[in-house]
Amino acid sequence: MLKVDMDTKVKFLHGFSHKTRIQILECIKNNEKTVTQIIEDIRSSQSSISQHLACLKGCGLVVGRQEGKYVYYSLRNQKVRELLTMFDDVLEDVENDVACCENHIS
Amino acid sequence: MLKVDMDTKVKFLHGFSHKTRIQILECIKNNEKTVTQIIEDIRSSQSSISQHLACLKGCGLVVGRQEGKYVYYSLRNQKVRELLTMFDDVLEDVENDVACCENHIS
DNA sequence: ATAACATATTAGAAATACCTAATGTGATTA
DNA sequence: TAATCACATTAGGTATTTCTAATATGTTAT
Repeated sequence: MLKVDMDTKVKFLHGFSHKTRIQILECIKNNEKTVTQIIEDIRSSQSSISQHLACLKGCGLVVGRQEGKYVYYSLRNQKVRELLTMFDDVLEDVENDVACCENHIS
Repeated sequence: MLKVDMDTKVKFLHGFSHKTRIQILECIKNNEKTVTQIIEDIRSSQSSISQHLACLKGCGLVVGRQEGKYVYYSLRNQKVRELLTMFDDVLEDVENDVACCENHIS
């Protein structure tokens, strides 16, 4: 197991730190989708979705492939998919305690 | 597999969205530590560490137990530990691409 | 009881992230 | 080639998060 650079890890995990981004990840978890499809699925603006997709790409979580005028986004690889599954797994356990806490850091 | 509430998931994942919090999690990954020990390990102020610990507790990632005047913090459970390990695992794969991306969403 | 230690909390300033609105770019269709 | 469609980018206002500095709380030792 190689040592992973901390700043890289911070950047990577930043990808999961916003509701819209999490929704995007779940939305494309099982099959790739175009930006338009993602916009339809998630209730948010084109610009916002596009910016979050750029973020997710930068974080290394998703990849996009262009096909004609469409861009198809999908999870980067199987491991990212497993990670998303694992979140649900861990959360089943944690759910009750998290639910009753209302504040972030401040 | 139960369905996990989205807002709960967002709150949970928020725990991983700051360098100091990630450092704390790694710092206590293998054994519980007092706040003072954590402060010594991570270069940050007492107040900041304490606030981040409260955040992590609220996110359901860590638990604290008081013993005399000390409070020992540790990961909530084995699954959270596995999650941290999995981050490293996924990152080995992603590292190069993340490293060459400099911006967050903006 | 007083002092010292460990930790938590608060308030407000500073930094960062996010959204909206507008514009830009590249591909396809007419 | 002009128009349209799909998507990306930018700028700047707004909201949220984080840090610092100060103070509070609870525990142990003197």
